[in-house]
Amino acid sequence: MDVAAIKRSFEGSGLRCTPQRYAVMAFLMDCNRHPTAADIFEAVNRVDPRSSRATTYNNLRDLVEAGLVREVAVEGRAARFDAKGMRHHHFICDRCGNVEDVEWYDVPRPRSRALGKRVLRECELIFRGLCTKCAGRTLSR
Amino acid sequence: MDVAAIKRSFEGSGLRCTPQRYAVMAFLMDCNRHPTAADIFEAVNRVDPRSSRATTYNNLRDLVEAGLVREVAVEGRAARFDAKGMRHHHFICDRCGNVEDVEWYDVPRPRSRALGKRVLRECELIFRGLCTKCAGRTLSR
DNA sequence: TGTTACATTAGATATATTCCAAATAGTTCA
DNA sequence: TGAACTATTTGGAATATATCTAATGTAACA
Repeated sequence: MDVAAIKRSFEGSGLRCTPQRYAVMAFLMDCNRHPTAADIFEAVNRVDPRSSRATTYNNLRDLVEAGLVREVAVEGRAARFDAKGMRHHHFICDRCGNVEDVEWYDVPRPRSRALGKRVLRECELIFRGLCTKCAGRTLSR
Repeated sequence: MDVAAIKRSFEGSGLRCTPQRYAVMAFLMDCNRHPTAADIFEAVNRVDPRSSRATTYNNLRDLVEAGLVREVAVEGRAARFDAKGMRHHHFICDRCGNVEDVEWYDVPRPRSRALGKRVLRECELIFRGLCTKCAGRTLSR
């Protein structure tokens, strides 16, 4: 995990590198799951309590706005976050709500006529179904 | 708006056709926006108050489970719903959170190796950026 | 016609997130 | 350096969204 790289990415976005903000980013970067804000809050404070709930949310908002972190909304559950490292798509489990990465591949864009005057920032592909764990559990009933 | 068609689709899913459930479905079907649960609750009760908040949520859940209605989660805002009529993709505005339909086109599925043992139910393509209204507003500053 | 499963209700409760106003820390530059 | 400015953090209150509960009502059908 590259301390300097995180600092640089913060500076590039006009964000100060505070201990709290750094902790959120560092946790997201070496976390291969897709934690909720509550997970992140807990993880950051596990070693030495030093970030409030509001700050965790503030920093997540800042990082999402800066384009360093992605937020994934899940129906009826808390939002999930991940550091935007390698590009990837998402798989969301119908049953347990877990979010998993799916290998990236290019998605054809819509015809420009279909978008009209809208300004397109990004395309996101979401797969839905049962994750490996839940699929196994369903079969065994 | 076809009363019999709605009744049939309910029966096909083992759902009773109650006045409250029917009202939710009918509203969604002739509504070209993507209302929130609160919008739906209000609309159903506008003429003659006759559905509680809990019932509205219950019915939305049932209809989503039956595959008749789609739920779209939006970051930091209430979920949106739409009747599954013609297939379409979704455009979500970064600024105002509105959800709009985008003309359907086929999306290539991931390689089966990338999915492993997961069971794929559907692929969903989400576009993000600024809607026509918000794009205009941004330029005029 | 009585039993059972399905639905509805109002209000309480749970969960997730944002707001607020005061305190703190970092930056700038005279 | 240090005054002035700006960004950040903080705990707790407030809000928004969604679900649960327990009582009651309604339809289906054996």
